[in-house]
Amino acid sequence: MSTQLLAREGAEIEAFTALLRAHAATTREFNADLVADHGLTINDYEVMLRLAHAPDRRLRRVDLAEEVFLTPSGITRLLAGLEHSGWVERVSCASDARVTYAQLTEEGLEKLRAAAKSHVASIRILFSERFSPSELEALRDLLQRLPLAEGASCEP
Amino acid sequence: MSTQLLAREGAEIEAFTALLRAHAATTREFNADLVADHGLTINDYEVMLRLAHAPDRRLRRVDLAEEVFLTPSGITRLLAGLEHSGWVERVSCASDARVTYAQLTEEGLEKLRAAAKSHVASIRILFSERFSPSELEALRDLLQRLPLAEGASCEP
DNA sequence: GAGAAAAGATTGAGTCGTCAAGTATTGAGC
DNA sequence: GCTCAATACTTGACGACTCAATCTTTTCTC
Repeated sequence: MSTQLLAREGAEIEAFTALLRAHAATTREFNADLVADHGLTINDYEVMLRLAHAPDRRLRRVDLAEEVFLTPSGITRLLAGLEHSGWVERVSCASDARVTYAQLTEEGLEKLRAAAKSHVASIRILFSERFSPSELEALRDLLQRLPLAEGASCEP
Repeated sequence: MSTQLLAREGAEIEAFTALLRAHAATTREFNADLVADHGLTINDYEVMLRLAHAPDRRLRRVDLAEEVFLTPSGITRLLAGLEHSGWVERVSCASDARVTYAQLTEEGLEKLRAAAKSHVASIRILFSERFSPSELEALRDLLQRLPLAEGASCEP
């Protein structure tokens, strides 16, 4: 009891610490692979994936930012790279001159497909080595509760 | 079936995506608070916490790096900041001139205590709002399986 | 015990993302 | 229909971290 200078215990803190470490470990690994094999960061990949699943393969930049938990300026800079490579195009909006869509190009979709192949396989291996199907589900469900309600804080 | 251009499904991928989002959301929040209230990043905090719990409140820089999942150069730079602020001191090792310890100063310990107060409270609130004690334990146990065996890959 | 490999740590260059401030456009109130 | 706040986005300055290269010291091998 006296050796403990500072409270580290507490299930909440332990869970959060585990989250930090799990993220650092997995992200570092996957990101390195993705960069080495395809020249994409994890965030590049996640952004392109969101676009691929969106109607017309395009999304407003703000919405994209929210989905991948980046700031608006972060999205601007990330997209600048993808636009430069030709994976994503800027499309202006007819009804609102303020918004610019980010649209995945055909080349971008091909790129994403190629990257997904190895990336998805790596994830599958790492996770299925460590968890049973039901544990996987439990982990996902628990983690999905964490993000703080997006854009919906109080509406009476 | 035809609307799905790319496989997103798969419990492994969903779990990993949830991990990314959970980390981004919580980290952003806690880090902002910590920086605003105490001028420390989450990593600063985690490093000081590890030191506080280590024998003599000191650790080799390599070991520290491993614990918080930073590269050696990352640790050098992070510690440079803490040394500059006086929270951490460099201590050279008598038996091996290559190693330098990072040692938490008395001021550093005080600083850490002050920061812990609000930081720990924030974490507790966020997590206990969302999880029961048994869920918290489950989450921690699942997450702790993820970091890829540290330094122990193959020893016959 | 001399030379080669390994281990601890730092540095330079570059990337990625943040915050704060700024521009432009839209829409609501009077 | 004019002002004023809110929204969408960009930019400049900066911070945190990475990789690759380097330096020093230790340890292994013969």
